[in-house]
Amino acid sequence: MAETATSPDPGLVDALRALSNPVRLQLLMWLREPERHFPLEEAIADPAEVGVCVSHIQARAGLAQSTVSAYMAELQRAGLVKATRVGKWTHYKRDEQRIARLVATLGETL
Amino acid sequence: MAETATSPDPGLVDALRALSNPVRLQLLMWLREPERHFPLEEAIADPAEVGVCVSHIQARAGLAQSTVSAYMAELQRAGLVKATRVGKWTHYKRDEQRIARLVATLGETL
DNA sequence: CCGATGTTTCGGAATTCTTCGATGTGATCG
DNA sequence: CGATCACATCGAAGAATTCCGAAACATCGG
Repeated sequence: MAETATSPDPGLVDALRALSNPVRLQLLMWLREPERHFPLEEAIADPAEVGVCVSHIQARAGLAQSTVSAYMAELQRAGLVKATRVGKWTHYKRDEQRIARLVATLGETL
Repeated sequence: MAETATSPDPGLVDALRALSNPVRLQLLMWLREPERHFPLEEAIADPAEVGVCVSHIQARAGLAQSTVSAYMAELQRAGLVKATRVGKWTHYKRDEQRIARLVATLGETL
């Protein structure tokens, strides 16, 4: 059922809105290969495992810490990244499943 | 060359920004099956051929005519639709190639 | 040429976004 | 505990978006 699409899925719109900002899009793209875009030497934990901490993302982005923090929270609300706290560091990692599902949904409904 | 992505493709951001609005996203989705979402009887030309005119889109959307016109122009600038004027009616049709390429790009770079 | 119709463009009001600095919170170390 | 570090949240200023009605533009019919 529900074959007559009435209005766009809110989750889809949220994701698109999160991605519509060049900085946030860039952050998500950097996280595709963390070891490529962030200093591996300074990593407190395996990037592939837990992700990259806010400080490193902030240093790369060149924006205020509060801005980067808010952006990562927004990407998380949109379901594009997952957060893990390791000590005092919050690490953000891509949610590849959700991202893949988003692209698939776009291919089908868009 | 150019294998190290520095900043997101502006065209990609433009498309995502155009799609980040629920109304514009809806308009593009309606245009997937024009004959399904717009009155075929009143069509001045084959929807599959030239698309749907602004009046019909406006009636379905329930927004001011100037708003719908501006939204369609925005979708066109983002490369998601193509416009064709038939008499006094401007018809908008999806640019399926560009849309498919956008989804493919998202799958690869996002 | 006139008037009507479809569309675009302009100007503006309300809202949201972007980004910052300041402040708050939680964890660590001495 | 107290200081400090990493991060989150708050409050605010400026910019952009959303949406409208009015006016301008284009096209057709008479």
